[in-house]
Amino acid sequence: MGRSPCCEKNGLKKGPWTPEEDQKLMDYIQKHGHGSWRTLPKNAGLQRCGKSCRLRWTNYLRPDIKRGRFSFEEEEAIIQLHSILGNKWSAIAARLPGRTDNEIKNYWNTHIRKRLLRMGIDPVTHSPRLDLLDLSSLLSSPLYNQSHNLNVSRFLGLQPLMNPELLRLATTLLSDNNLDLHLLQNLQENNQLCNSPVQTQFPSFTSNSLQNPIPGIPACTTSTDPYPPPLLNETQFPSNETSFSVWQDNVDLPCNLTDNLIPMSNYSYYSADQSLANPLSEYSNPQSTNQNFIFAPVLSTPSSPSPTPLNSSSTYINSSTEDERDSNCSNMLKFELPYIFDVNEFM
DNA sequence: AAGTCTATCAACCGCTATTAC
DNA sequence: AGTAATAGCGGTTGATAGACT
Repeated sequence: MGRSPCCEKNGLKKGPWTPEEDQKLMDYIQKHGHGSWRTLPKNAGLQRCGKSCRLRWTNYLRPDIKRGRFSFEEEEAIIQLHSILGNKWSAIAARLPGRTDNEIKNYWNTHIRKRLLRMGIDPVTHSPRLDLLDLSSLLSSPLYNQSHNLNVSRFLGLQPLMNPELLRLATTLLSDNNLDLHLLQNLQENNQLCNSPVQTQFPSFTSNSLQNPIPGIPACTTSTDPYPPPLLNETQFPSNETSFSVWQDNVDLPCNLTDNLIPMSNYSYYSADQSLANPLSEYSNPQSTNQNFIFAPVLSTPSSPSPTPLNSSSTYINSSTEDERDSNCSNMLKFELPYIFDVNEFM
């Protein structure tokens, strides 16, 4: 393994390709195929490394590459695929004919990611951002003052919306008797708070609503069962421990997995847990990754009244401004995976 | 008109996965 | 089975064009 020797500094040219170089590369590949990328530059008369040639060919010169602005259908597909695959750009590109992984990656980083952030959506988890919540007002509330043995997630009723890291931070801070509210206020000030669409788009819900968020949808279950058992009700929660061990250790699937699901609309769920939102992510704990479970909530549900097909053009008008795309984007996030996405392909 | 800022995207870097021996 | 070569991937950088002051 290790680095490819072709990347060594051996006088090979770097930087932008000239039309002459492009022509040489295209001519050679059309005649001989690319064969071994390592030997190609020498055979083609190019002062480039094989890696550079491969990149130029796959990202720019390949005849089947579609150039130009991404359509709404493509953008919709990217968002949907990214919610399942994470930053697996090549896997996403494989499902968008004519688009390269590099192009999709660039488009994501320069357009879609920014738009999601503006909407208060975490582009990594595709869930609302905790940093839009007001921590200091939370801490000054009477509920907090009643008990220091606070189960923060229960208190908030917002566990499904939370970033585990921030939950952990909040737990640590709240469990500290010397808690400095100023510290939290500073934390909050650094969190770019804004008027969030989250409140209306993703209303918080109680454990009761989570217990059976959609009639007819079975509750979740552990990794050995297709669905987990019903959630504990309020009185069943351990009184003097937080539920954050689920996030911290994450050795087994949380028993209350429905906490990780956000109903994104009246017919689909969304995972708030990064490891669930991005099941193929290398960061997800393999032990906690039950493939059957992970995709079940993300996929179409029986209660779905009107699936939105990937290629549907009726969903969005052909607007072109960023604001219009923002608006359309919020709809995209309420997606339901169309049947043409066979999730087994991603496994 | 000139300078500065911002957005875009082609290309590179460094790493892992796969293949060949 | 072990090692080296190669292919491929994802993150990042830097050049450049266009917008803005």
